[in-house]
Amino acid sequence: MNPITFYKALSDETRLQSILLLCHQQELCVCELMVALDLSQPKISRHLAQLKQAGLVTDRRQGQWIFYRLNSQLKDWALTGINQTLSQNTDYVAQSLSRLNGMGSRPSRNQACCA
Amino acid sequence: MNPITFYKALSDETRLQSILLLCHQQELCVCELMVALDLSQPKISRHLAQLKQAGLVTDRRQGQWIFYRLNSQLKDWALTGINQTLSQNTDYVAQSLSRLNGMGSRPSRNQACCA
DNA sequence: AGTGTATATATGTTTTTCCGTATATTCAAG
DNA sequence: CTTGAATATACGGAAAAACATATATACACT
Repeated sequence: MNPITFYKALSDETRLQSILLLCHQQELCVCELMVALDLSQPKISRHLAQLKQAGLVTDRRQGQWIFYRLNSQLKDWALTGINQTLSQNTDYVAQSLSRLNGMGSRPSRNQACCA
Repeated sequence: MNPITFYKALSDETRLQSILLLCHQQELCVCELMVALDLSQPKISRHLAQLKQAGLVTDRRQGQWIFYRLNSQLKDWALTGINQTLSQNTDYVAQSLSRLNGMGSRPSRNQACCA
C-alpha cells in the first residue's frame, strides 16, 4: 500500500475512529460501529467501503451481519502506526468504547475467521 | 497533538513528502523543498504553514532563509509513525531525494539549532 | 411469497481542501 | 534607501470530500 493512500484513509474522524476500534476489538459489524460512534448507518457503511477499498480492512459476511477487521496483510509500518496511535491515545477512543460496551445484545461471532 | 490532526496533516502528497524529507534530512529550507518536490514556492509555503500549524514542524530563520525541521516535541507515536513510514518506503521519496542531491549550491546551515 | 433486519449504494447538495496568481514581508547587499 | 532574493499570505475559483436522504440488495424467519 502506498503511504499516501494510508494517510488519506485515516484523515477522517469516522474512518480513524473505526480503524482504532477495529484494532482494539479485533472485529466489529456495522451496527456495532453505529452505536460506538453514534453515527448513521449509511455514513458508517460509506466510510468502511473506503477503508476496504484502500486495503486497510477486510470483511466477512455471517448471516445478516458483515464483520470488519484490520486487513491481516497490512504492511508492518502501517500496522505499527495504527498500534502506536491507539496505545498512546486511549482517551481518543474512550467514549466510543464505552458506548460499545454499553450495548445490550451484540451480534454473536461464530466462526471467527479462517486464519 | 490529536491523532486526527496528525493524519489530516499527512493526507496530502506535498505535506507527506515534505515530512518524510525533513525526517530524512533533519532540516530543509523552502527553496530546497521546491527543488526536491518540483513545486511552486507558494504551494510549498502554504503546506509548510499547515504542518507548522498542526505542530508537526518548527522553523527558524537564518538570514534570508527559513529552515524547517520536525518538531522535536513530537509525541512518540507520531514520530514512530513517521520513521516507520520513511524507513519502509524509501522508494516513495527516492525521486525527491535525487532532485535534492542534484541541487547545485545549497544554503549553508550555520548555528544548526539551539538544542 | 412476504416481512423485518442489516448493509450497501445512488443522487444531489453542501462543505472542505487545494490551487494559481498576485501581492506583501523580511532580510542582505550595495 | 533602493534593489533583489527568499518566503509568506490574500483572494477567487476549481476540484474533491463529505453529507443527508432515499432506495436497493441480501439474508432470516415465518
